[in-house]
Amino acid sequence: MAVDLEFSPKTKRAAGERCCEPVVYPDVQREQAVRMAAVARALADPVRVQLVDVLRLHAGKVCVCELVPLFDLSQPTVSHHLKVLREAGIVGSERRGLWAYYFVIPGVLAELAAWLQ
Amino acid sequence: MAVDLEFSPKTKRAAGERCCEPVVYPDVQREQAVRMAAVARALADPVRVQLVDVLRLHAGKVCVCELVPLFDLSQPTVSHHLKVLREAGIVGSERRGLWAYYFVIPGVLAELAAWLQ
DNA sequence: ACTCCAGATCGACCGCCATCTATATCCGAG
DNA sequence: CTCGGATATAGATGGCGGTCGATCTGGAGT
Repeated sequence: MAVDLEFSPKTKRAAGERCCEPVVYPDVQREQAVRMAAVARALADPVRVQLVDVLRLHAGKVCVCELVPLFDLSQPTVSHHLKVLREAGIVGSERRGLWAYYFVIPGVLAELAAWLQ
Repeated sequence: MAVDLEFSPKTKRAAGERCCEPVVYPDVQREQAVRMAAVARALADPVRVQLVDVLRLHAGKVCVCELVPLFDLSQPTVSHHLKVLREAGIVGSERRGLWAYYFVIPGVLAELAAWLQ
């Protein structure tokens, strides 16, 4: 990304004749944008937003068997959404006996939250 | 969503023998989750994150001809990303003569930002 | 050891998304 | 009114994502 650029190639406009202000650049760099986009993608589904919401309210105390009936979805689908959140680093899981408990990992959402402000 | 549920059907566990705390519910309702997920989906691409970032830094002063060379993408692709952001309500556009200027609509990101906190 | 159950994984299906090239639209200049 | 340049749209294509049913895994209780 972030190419050479002078101004639009094939343009006969001379320097100073730009359509707008001097050249602009993003403040966030490519890598940071990639990280934040990954977190945003993980939250790009209403089910996952609600999952994160539930887990934030009951951190470490919710097992999957209680999450599944909250949605009109099959158990494998809910499990899939939890996996997406886990792979994005947003939640973690712990197995206690038969059951699996999920919790929000604090701080992973922070970068995106800070940038959005 | 938010089904009846007693506890897991087919389970012989009696009341009180739940695997965890009493039934939990998300705090954000379905509609709110859908809205926030839509915003998140619009931000689920590094290019769009950087576009929003540039526009926030130079609100109303950036024309498309200046955005395109920031990325290794064709002009139609950048135009497509801007359209996605526009349809999500995150940015607006104004045509001045030959050029189109984009700007961030303040407040649309606010709901998501507030929830993330 | 056998069985049952919670949860994860697999494979398939289908729709959506990012990207490109080609083309259309729109506007200002001459 | 025609020409050229700046954006937008259209159409095609390849890949990713959400969902399901079926199956695998592993811990508990008998």
